[in-house]
Amino acid sequence: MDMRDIARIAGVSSATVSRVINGSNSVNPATAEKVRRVIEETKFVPNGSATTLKYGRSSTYGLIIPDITNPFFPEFIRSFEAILAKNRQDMLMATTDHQSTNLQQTIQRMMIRQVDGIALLASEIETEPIEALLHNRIPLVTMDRRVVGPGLSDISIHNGSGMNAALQYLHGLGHRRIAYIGGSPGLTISDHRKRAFVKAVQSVGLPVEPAFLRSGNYRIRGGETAMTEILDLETWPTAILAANDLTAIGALRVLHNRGLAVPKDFSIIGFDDIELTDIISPPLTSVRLSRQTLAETFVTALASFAGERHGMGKEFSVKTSLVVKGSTGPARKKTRS
Amino acid sequence: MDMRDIARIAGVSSATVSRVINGSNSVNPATAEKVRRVIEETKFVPNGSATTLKYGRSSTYGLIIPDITNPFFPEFIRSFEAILAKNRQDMLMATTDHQSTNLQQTIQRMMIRQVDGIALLASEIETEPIEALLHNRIPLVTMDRRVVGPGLSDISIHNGSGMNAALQYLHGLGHRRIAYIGGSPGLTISDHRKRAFVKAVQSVGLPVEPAFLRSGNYRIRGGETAMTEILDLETWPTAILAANDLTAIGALRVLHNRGLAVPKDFSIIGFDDIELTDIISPPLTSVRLSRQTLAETFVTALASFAGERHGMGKEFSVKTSLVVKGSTGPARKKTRS
DNA sequence: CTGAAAGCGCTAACAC
DNA sequence: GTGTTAGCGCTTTCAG
Repeated sequence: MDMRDIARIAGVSSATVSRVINGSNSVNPATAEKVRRVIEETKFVPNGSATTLKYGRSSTYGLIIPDITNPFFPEFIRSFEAILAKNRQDMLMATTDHQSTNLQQTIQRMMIRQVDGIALLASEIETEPIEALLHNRIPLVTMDRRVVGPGLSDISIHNGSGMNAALQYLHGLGHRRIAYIGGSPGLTISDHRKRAFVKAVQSVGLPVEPAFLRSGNYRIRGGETAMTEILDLETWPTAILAANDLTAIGALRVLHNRGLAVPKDFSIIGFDDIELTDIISPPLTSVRLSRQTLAETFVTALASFAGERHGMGKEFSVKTSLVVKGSTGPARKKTRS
Repeated sequence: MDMRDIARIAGVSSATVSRVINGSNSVNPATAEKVRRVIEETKFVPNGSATTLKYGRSSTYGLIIPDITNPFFPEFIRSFEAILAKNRQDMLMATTDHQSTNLQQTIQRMMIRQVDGIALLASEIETEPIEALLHNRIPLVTMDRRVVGPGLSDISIHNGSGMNAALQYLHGLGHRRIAYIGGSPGLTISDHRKRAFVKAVQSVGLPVEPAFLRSGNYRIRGGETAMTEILDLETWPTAILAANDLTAIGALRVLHNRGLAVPKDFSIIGFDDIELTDIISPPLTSVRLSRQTLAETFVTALASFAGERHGMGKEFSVKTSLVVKGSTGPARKKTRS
């Protein structure tokens, strides 16, 4: 069943059917109505691959994320997909699970499918697959990589805004020893976030204690390990800031198990403000990174290549902000609990 | 850049290029090598829409889920996508957010993209979009709908296996008053699960107390509401079984807030055994429904239509099993706590 | 306002 | 072992 069949039944040409389907206004309303009725009756659905072949555009975008079990990503995906759906665009989704071979193949598959662009939230990015993309004029938008170029935009997370607010808030509560549990070492996004923390600490006039700068892996387990190490220190911090909420939750679990109270003994602040932060106890104070805003920015960035796929990319930015909940309070007085 | 360009550079015809790319063995190895080198040098990627147009098959499957923020689904998606990727197939994903207009449009879009089949995990399914699918010979695999037909398979969740184990286990711990917090009323999947509970209760020789059969909505909030209602009853149950883990977590939260202890005052059992059950306290005993197995079954079911898209569908089945963790223990003695 | 026809890039007969 | 070619279904000039 194709447009010619519809045309035959409706007694018109396939060109007219095409015009009706695409809402051309240069079709006689009566003719259009007749065609529409035939489409309805036959439940005809046009073949998108023909359109894609003809046009060179698929109205499909690729989305690549590192780890769908981190709740940040589902919340992002939902927004991203909703925006695309509104524009009658589709999403080809893939997970790298932190493996670069997967990334390579995934990008290849997406290129074959003629995606109109790729949103890449993964962090472990090698240059080779990216070059293949840009060479084939597939726009790419990355996160917090701080590199732009022809067909390549980036969305930087403005960690500073939320991080500064968090440190001012903690400082105001009397906290003077504040530790940080970062993300996976080596990823640019981890570096940026850590640097923002260090700057924020300095901006409230506190020293940066190297022993208080730990690394995690953006997962609960990493937060647990780092928190355990922190509790082995001679002098404890009074507050902990984590590179994401899962890390903070891991820290929280260790404190719970040791019989330490939050926020009485320790204040904890997460990052991202995922929904999970509201259902744990106490609800986690967190630096919010809006998934909705981030998704909108990604779509905007991708769409800006619609006219000229190889046009010069831009640096976009998304703000963060502090959301105070139950895991933070006045600093305890004692060096240890 | 297309196959003819590659052909020209390599000094062969486009048919040969096609053969090389598709691994035909009737190509002179030296020629093949030459072609491969040109492909490498030019970073050539074939245009999949042409192949799809030619073949009528896209190697792409649609996945439709109701709510990506329920952690069950990301875990499922990860497995589903990994299996497809291994077969060099792609996934077009969409969320309905429980809205049937979304479902209608989503299915339409997927049909346009020439998907080779759709995995539909949403529950609020109307017949109209399904008819359009089957009319256009797009295979459909549903979950726990218990309806099959030409081009239509179903995967039923064998709730009984896990549910019976759960009840025998609770009964063995001395529980005699066991409540159930179901899913959203009206969905077939909710009905099946509730019925499995009732049967399991009867099979251990206990009466079914109507006041102990409540409804939720598969979310934390629904579990909270239902648990609150249960605590308003004259006589309390000693154990609660929930239709999914989020519901159980909601119940747990209410008990926590009321100062009631789990498992001392109440035993709680969830359903699905999502990863979240291990990070809450106490870890939630749950009836496990393996996402990996479910995903494998979906792919198998879809693949079985590969030869004949309109062949007769089958009823598949996935088992459930009890996973005992920390939220269950001996029944308390008192009627109320 | 409508139709005829070329061509998007690939594959699979079929011919050599 | 390799090339030629028709055609998948759609859109879009160009004619009328």
